[in-house]
Formats: sequence, C-alpha cells, structure tokens
Amino acid sequence: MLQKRIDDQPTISRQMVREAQDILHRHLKRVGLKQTAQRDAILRTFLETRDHLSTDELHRLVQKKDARIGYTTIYRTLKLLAECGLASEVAFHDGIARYEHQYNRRSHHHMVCTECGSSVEFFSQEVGQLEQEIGRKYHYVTTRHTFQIYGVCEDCGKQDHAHRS
Amino acid sequence: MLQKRIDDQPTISRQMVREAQDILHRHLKRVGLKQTAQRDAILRTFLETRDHLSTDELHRLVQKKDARIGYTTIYRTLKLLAECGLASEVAFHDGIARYEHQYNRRSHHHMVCTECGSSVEFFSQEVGQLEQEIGRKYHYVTTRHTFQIYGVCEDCGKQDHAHRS
DNA sequence: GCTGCAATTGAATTTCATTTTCAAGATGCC
DNA sequence: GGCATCTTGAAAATGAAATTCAATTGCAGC
Repeated sequence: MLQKRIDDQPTISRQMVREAQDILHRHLKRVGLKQTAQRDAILRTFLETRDHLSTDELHRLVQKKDARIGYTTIYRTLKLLAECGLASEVAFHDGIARYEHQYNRRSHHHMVCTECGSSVEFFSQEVGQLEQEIGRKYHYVTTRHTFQIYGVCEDCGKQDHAHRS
Repeated sequence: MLQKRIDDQPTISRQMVREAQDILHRHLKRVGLKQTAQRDAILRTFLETRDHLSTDELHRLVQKKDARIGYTTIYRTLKLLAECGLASEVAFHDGIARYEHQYNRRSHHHMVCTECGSSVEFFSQEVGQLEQEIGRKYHYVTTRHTFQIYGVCEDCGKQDHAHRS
C-alpha cells in the first residue's frame, strides 16, 4: 500500500533511535515501570518503519526480530509510546487502529483513498490555528485534533474509468 | 451529556419529517428495497433527537415507541439513512459509532471534551476549502472529510482545578 | 553479586460493538 | 389475492482490543 510522506528526514538515524529510547526510558522511570528488551525491540522496529502501522503489522515486523514477542505486548507498548509522545494514533475509520511515530516529525494530516486504502500526508498551518481559535472561543483547553480527507486517488479514478468504458 | 448545536432550526417540523421520509422511500424504491413500519419509526425517532446518537441510545429511544424493534434493525436502518444522505456517522474515537441527522443542516464540525464526553459543534468555511485545495493538489477526487478537536471543556477544567487545590 | 518483591510477559480468555445467519413474517408487484 | 422477495430479530459469529494469571524478569537495596 503506497504511502507518501512529507518528512524532512528520509531515514531514521542511529542517533534518533537512541534519543527516542531515552525518552521512553525516562518516561518508564517517571511512572515507575521497568525497561525491558521487548519494549526496546518494539520501539526500534516501530521507528524504523515509515508506515502507518496497525498493531497486527507491527507484530509481524517485531516477530522477525524476536518471534517470542506476543500480540498483547505490542498493544501495551504502543500505548506507552503514545503516552510519552513517541507515537500517535491515526484513525482511518476502517475499524483498525493505526499508529505512526511522532518523533521529530512535523504536524501533518492524511488524505486516504477509499478504494485502495493508500494515503497521502499533507501539511496545513491553518488547521492547527483553527484548533486554537475554536478552543478559545468555547473555553476549551484543546489537546489535539484529527483531520482526514477521504476520496479516490488518481490511479483508482483511472481504473474506474477504464472499467466502465 | 451536554451538546451544543449550531442549528438554525430549533425543532423538527412535521413538514421536515414528511420530506425526510420521502427521501428514504425514494431511496428504498431506487435500490429495490421495501418500506416498513420499522424503518419509518426509526427515521422519525432519529429526526426528533438533537443528539449524536449511538446505536444503543437510538435503540432505547425507538423501543419506547415499539418495544419489539430489535438492535439489528437499528444498525441496518442507520446504514440505509447514511446511504441516502439523511444521516452521517460522527466518529468521536471512543470506540462507539455515532450518527447525527444531516437533513437541512449546515456543514459543521465537533469539539469533544475528553473528560466528560460532551461536545460543541462549530462551523468553519476554511475546512471545506482546504479539502478542495488538497484534493486538487494531489489529484484526488475528494468525497468528504472529518475534523474533530479534542480538549477539556470549561466545567471539567474547573473541577480538575478544584480537585487539586 | 544476591535477594526479594513488584512489574512484565504472553497465551488464553473475555469483552464488547458490530455483522451475519436463518427461519418466520411482512411487502408489494403481477 | 398469490407469491417471490425482502425484512425482521433472536441468536450466534466475528474481530479488534482488553483482561487474566501463572511464570518470568528487572532492579532497588543490601
């Protein structure tokens, strides 16, 4: 599944992995949890991947490194990563929770093709400003927003056309 | 659960119910399905309610009118209503699908309190324009978008504060 | 470097929203 | 009105996510 990203950093450097691991380790210590080989392995695999990963996909990838790491641990660790800001959930409204890594990334949004499920990332300043503006207006302390566009991508549009004629 | 709406029409008139019912009936005929008392009852109850209804909530309301209407029929009918544009799904990302009626309503968005679940509706032209703009840029034929803001509402903010001090 | 206790793990189980199944009942075209 | 077809709703199935629990592991304090 094609996924275009607007990312300045083409790959994740060793340095970034170390820094992210530090963030996780500090978070664990803060809330009285323990460092484990599993959590580190999951974080590393997660950072290395440039996709919007479902728990299932991440599980498969992690298993290539250590086949004994179970499903449950992936779920639990993704929540931990979200807690310390390293990951964030992306809901594409297909009933599956996806996560993307958030480390050193610009705020961005997604446009999803409803035919093939591929996605494009785009950036828009206005959306963040709107969050602030609306929050002020209705006296909410805003924490985040979601913005997704749904449609049919160029390729699927062409195929539909070819199919009909 | 408090829900502020930006709606020009304070209540649903008899006239509107009739028109909406017509839309449903025409849709049913078009796709070769049948009119039933259940479908009409569900549509009427749905239109009378100004909330973002979960299937469960709508089921409870409908049962007050006819206790024999089952869960499954609510699910199926909500899908039909969405198909003919009378309802649309609102995902608040709490694992429950909600629907709101779409008949004679302005395009709008939601800000949801993550503490108490209450929501405010707001209107923003920019978001629709952005959908068009981004779609053109990446050659998508866009169909819809979702935009939600999450935060803590004034009341919950006060309670948290009172609790701490 | 041990010890002990609390946190972690993962297989299995449970939960819960939603979907599917299917036999009995309703609808509407002829 | 007859009859094929759609609808209904209770029950069962599904599937993603959460929970349970016994065995294992991390690590703070000695």
